[in-house]
Amino acid sequence: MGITIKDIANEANVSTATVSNVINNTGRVSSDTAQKIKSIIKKHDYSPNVSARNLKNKNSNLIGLVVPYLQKGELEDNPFFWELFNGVENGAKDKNLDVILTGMDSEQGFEVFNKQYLDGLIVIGLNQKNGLYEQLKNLNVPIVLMDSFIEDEDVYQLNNEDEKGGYIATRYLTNLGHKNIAIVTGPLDQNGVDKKRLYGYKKALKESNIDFNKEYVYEIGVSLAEGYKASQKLFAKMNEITAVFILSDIGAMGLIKGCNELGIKIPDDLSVVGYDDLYYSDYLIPSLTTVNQNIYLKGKTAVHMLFDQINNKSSNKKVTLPVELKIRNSTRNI
Amino acid sequence: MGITIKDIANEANVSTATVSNVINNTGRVSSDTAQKIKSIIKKHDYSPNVSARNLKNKNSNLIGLVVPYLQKGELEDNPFFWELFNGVENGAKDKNLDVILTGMDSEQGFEVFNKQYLDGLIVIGLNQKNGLYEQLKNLNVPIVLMDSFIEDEDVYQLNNEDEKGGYIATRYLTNLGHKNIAIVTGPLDQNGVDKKRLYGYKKALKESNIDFNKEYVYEIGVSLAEGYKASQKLFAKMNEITAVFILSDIGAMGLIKGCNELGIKIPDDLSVVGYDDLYYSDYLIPSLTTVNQNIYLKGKTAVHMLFDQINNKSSNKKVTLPVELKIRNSTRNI
DNA sequence: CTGAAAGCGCTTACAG
DNA sequence: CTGAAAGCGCTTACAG
Repeated sequence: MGITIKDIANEANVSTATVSNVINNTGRVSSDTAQKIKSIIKKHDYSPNVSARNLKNKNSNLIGLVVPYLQKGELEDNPFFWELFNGVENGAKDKNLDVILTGMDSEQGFEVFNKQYLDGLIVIGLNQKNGLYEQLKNLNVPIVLMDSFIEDEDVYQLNNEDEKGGYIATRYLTNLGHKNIAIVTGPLDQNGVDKKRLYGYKKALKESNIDFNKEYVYEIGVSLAEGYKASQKLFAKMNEITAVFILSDIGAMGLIKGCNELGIKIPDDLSVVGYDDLYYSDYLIPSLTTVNQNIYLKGKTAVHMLFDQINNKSSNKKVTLPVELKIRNSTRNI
Repeated sequence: MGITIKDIANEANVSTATVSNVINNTGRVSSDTAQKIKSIIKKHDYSPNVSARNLKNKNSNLIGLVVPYLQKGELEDNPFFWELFNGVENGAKDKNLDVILTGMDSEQGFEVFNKQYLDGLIVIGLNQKNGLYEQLKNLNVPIVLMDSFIEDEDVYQLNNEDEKGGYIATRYLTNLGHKNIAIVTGPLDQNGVDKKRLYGYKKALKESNIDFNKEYVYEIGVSLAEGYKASQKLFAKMNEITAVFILSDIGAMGLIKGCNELGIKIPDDLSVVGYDDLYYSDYLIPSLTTVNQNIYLKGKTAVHMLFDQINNKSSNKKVTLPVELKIRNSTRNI
């Protein structure tokens, strides 16, 4: 409020064009004039009106991070998103962008559909099924999909080596001598990360000549509460199962808690492997063996991809980030 | 890009003013005309250019949530902020605002100083000392301070009953028979929440005729890693101390982990009380007795206060939210 | 190197 | 009930 480019121009006895040129470092202004203008700008703590600038430049320097809603208006309780957001924030800072976070609702669609002024979107966990992708595409705004598996050559996609993640975790367990390994996943009807990880799981079993047992697949979700629930299901099979691979650390936390209440000792009675490697996974009791995906880096990378797209820089449209097994104390030799 | 209010006006054979009046529901348009215009808008999926609107209206519908940086560019690893942000998001949605998250750096000041286009700010944990508050005030933008203790009648402030929180937690421990109760806090040199909670702690001790022992105050911080470190300090005094009150749940998580490694059994050897009541505190092992502050509600309330301020609605400038003790299994009778 | 002027896409008195 | 016109605060060809 208050001071505008006009005021600065008046005080400096120049035109607004010249002031604008100084602000934008176009190099069209003599250094004397530029100096004078800069000092006046500083003196008044002037900064350009962003709306006016955006209107003219047809951009907003605002990007959206679209995360799934658990319930209407409630973001999922998973530190994963905070770490991701943190990475996105940091990447955005590099590029002078601001980040808006917005929820996604698989029924209502995206609030984001009313936010066409965003310069770009980073969308998590979008799958072909529900047609949301088509709607998104119609928005005609640069998009980076994360943890999504959309078959479209043109769209920018950032993933981790999810199949490998499933593989190395399971392989580690088979190497420890486990044969009856349960897996706890989210919905498998869509082509998401969990499905990929399940492939990896199957592949590792096969390599060890262990028959895939459908009954060991617990498709009950990987939230905190769902992990907890999973422990009760596992309890019924504790005469067979010696290890479980659950596809999120937050789920593993719930699972371990449930096991604790049921008297299932970890790793003595049951080895547990998680997925994500949250910043606190090392602090669980026992510390959690898990598949590390660098979430912070992931967020940052997504922004860089989006930025390149917005600015028509050529860059790789498909990026896959590595995963790595972190061996801790929730697993044991058998 | 592309379609503007002018296009809509042309197609409807009306002026842009009329279209604008329809969009903004001013009620100045006949319902016939309005209907026609609305259908054209819908047909083209038109939505007004936000920059143009903001320029005219002199607002942005964007607010900033300013959280402390742990390190340059790195938000603190505490689910607290995610829960808070979640509440803020939800409150913002009610008011048609978007939220930008930005870090605060006690040395560099705020990035936010370059973001004068924001309609308002919610700032966490600001204290008188470093002069940041004065700079913020000069921004001349509506502000709500959260968990801050600034002596200024005019500023909107949202707090919890921190002294009470410290009191009820400690009181609970003394009622269980504990006399030598350690407290783990963040920096006490500023007038922050930890100081208030410490007052409550002292008050409860006094009521039980327990002398305050300065050596039981561990001012080492309440992050995950700091809580872990605290366990080692406590270890040296395990012949005296029977309970510890640590001023965050994430810190408690670290502390419990450390105790576990040191062979300190909780609650058998040591009762632990946390603070915050994170969504997963019930899932720690043992489940954590803690002081609940409704973080989600807190975020939501902050937005409402900010909104009222932005719109010059009269509302209470000082709001204090209640706290409540959640008794779980990390504490025991002695 | 500098300035006059048009224009970005809206909203809002004002006139009719 | 509707429209012509000004103006929000910038940027950018264009002319000089």
